[in-house]
Amino acid sequence: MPAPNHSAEKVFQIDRSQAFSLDHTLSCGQVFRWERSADWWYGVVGSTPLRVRQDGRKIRFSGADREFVEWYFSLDLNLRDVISTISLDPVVKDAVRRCRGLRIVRQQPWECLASYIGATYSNIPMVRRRVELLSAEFGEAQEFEGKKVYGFPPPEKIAEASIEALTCCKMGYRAPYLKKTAIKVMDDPAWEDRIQSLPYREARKELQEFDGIGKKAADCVLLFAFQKYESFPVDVWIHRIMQKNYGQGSPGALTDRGYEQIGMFAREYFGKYAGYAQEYLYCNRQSATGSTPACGR
DNA sequence: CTCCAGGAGGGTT
DNA sequence: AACCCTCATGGA
Repeated sequence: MPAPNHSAEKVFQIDRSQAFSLDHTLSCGQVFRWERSADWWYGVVGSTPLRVRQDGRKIRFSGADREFVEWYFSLDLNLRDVISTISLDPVVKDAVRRCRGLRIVRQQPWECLASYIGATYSNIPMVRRRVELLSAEFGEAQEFEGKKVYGFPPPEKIAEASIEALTCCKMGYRAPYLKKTAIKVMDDPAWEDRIQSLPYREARKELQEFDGIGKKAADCVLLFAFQKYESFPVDVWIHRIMQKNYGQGSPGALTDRGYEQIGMFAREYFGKYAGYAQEYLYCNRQSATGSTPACGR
């Protein structure tokens, strides 16, 4: 990972052959600490505050160096190739068309792990609130662009926090899960390298050893923090979409077997970039299900 | 009031 | 394995 480097506003051009949409990437629900204000997106990645804006092929940013920004937004990935392998039917094609340029970012593993503990049985605005509260309470305060911002708290800060303090951050019954997971992470600093080196299936099994991390959250962490693109997280929205359009999953509520079955189908059907198909389908969930969820922006 | 949201853990068959 | 049940929180 390139070291973040605070400096003045910078700019670079995205290659003409590469698709990228900052808006779709940051508003699709994969990240919780980005907010759009006028033409700028403000966010904190781990302990690094950033702001980014896109004007066509031009990316303007400050708070880090170019290498970090390109790495974070996965601009090294050939998105056109990915899209061509998953665009197999009108459903995905429509999702890709509506969410053109969406990329899966490279989240910080610990931040991603902790955030998705707070994402279970909840909705995106609530998750964003929880993560913000945790950061304000236990993260390091910094000054950025004239505003006070907070880094995501390192595992030590969460590990030594009281359950009451975590509950005050609206963690609810997840508070003890988060604390236990923070302690486990501190106890096992090699966890990131181990997960990264393991194949998808075993990596997911390892992640599920963390308290508060089940199949779905583990799949999200593998996809958003470890670039294991065969991961296919199934939440209630994806379940609905897969039932309606592909006849997959369990009728009614999502069962354990239904979850596995959808994942198997998706990996076989979409291939090794099944996770990208999932993100496009999720991003397009409102039109795919005929509902109007709170869409992150 | 009820129902739902990027589910997971624990217990009982 | 396959089903229960409960968990905290806010918005619609």
